[in-house]
Amino acid sequence: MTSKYDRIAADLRRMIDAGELAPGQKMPSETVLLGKYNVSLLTMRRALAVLEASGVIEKRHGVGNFVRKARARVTRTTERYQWEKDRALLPESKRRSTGATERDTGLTKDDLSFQAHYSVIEADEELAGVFKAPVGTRLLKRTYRTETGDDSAPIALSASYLPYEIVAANPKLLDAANEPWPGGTHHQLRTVGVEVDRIVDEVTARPPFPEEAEQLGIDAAGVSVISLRKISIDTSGRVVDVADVLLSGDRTQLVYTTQLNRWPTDRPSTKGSKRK
Amino acid sequence: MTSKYDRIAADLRRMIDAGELAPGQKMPSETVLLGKYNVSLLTMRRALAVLEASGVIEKRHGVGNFVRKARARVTRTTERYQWEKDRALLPESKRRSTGATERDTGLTKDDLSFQAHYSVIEADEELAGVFKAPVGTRLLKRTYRTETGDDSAPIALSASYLPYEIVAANPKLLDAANEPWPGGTHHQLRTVGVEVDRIVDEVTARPPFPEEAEQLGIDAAGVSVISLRKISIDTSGRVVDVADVLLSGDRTQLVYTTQLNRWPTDRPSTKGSKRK
DNA sequence: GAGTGGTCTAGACCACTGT
DNA sequence: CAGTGGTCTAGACCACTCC
Repeated sequence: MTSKYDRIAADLRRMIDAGELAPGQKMPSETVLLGKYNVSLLTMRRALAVLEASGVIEKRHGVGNFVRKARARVTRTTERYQWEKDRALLPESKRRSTGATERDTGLTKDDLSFQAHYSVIEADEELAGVFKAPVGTRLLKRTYRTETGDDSAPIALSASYLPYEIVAANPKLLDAANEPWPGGTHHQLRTVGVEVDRIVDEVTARPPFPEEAEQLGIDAAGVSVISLRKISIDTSGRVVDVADVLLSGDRTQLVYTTQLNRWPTDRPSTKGSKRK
Repeated sequence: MTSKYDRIAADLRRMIDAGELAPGQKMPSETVLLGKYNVSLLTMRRALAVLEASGVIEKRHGVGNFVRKARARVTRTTERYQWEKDRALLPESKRRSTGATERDTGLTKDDLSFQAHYSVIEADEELAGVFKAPVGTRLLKRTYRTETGDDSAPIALSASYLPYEIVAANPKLLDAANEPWPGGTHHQLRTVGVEVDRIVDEVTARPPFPEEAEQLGIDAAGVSVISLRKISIDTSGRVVDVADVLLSGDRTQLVYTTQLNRWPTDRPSTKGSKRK
């Protein structure tokens, strides 16, 4: 036996899927629905809460409940990484022109606002493990917040950790006032003789913490975040950067391309130990 | 001004973070907490609902509320793809031994149960777009459900679409009774002369639909799913397989490694248009 | 059967948004 | 100010789990 609110939620959902309630459209007020389904206010609100939690509707205090529109997704591709690396070799004027975020969003630099904050911390157990360094190793922590100008909803929150001993060789790297640095992290590392060889992305998904939801501008509930840990490894095998990036799940799509090695060509393709 | 239930939720969360309530531990009963905070039952339950939605606690009807333990994550790496491809060249006995899921989980084949279902469908607009084929193109749809023997919670739900015209060349590929096919999809495609050149993964995150939550064995709320679309492209540039994989967010970690091209070595690494 | 969480009601009052 | 959603109470009754 399912509960009343579940049945009501399912019914409303069906109506939405069937297009009887279109995306962006305002739903009947709660008091109206309450009468239609003959339930108490709380039960009605519970049904709506279910829909909100699954991201189907959006509640706006004092205004109404609305069928949620799919939000435009920003695609973040792997090619971005090679592009970022190559950019570090360009002359400053070109490096200065655009960064990786602009490239992914298609927006120009003026459309984006950017905040950076630097501090020096000591590695806790978890970070030390990633860097394969002792606990307490000094790290330069940089936090960023990238947001689009018009939407005001941040695209990503991120924190990057660099081994202090490596970056301290260039004092300019320790000052947040030099952000956004033309040419990005690859160029920054280049000034201290570091070349990134490969990047490992670890991707997980989870519900956001309250503060995260707020910072990412996720007003409505029912949204997940993608937690991306990006680990940069240099040509000598050292971990030179660990970046934790938090992306709004319904606004982001990650794209990874894996190139596979070719099979040896010495035999025809139809073969195998079965049949024939 | 925050609400009572928000403050209570924050307080309980603090206690959990501080370790006053340990993971796996049973929380005080709702009636006890209700007295401690001097609120009505509904308010207390709302506070707990907040924690449940953020995945902090787990409610068990008739038993109690429990602090949630972090679930062990299964890591799914990109190297898997190359490994899967190479496996298609092995003799049948070796192909038969293990599949990719076993490799990722470290479990043996006997620990896993496996269900496959085949059908022929016509491409809708969305799938047709991915295949760059006309709407209505016939596709072989294969749905899979992989679960661990002991846990009974499925690891992944997936659906794979193959162009019917390509796979029909080998009638054995049209019969689900041949699953699990030794050597996997790469070997299946090999029997019809197809070699996969690269794989594009599109990753998004969202709250699960009710049925999905049930099928993935997500009893508690407060979990996200990772939606992964894996597109296989063959050596001639055709899309030969589109697989939609649904992974439980708190049990999965995706790992992607991106190898970067080296910078030209004709110049010393410390340089750039700035300083020195 | 005792103890726990799950559903539901009726009604009061507050807070936000728009005109 | 009217209309909307947000919070909260007190209390009833049901459903599940375990002893």
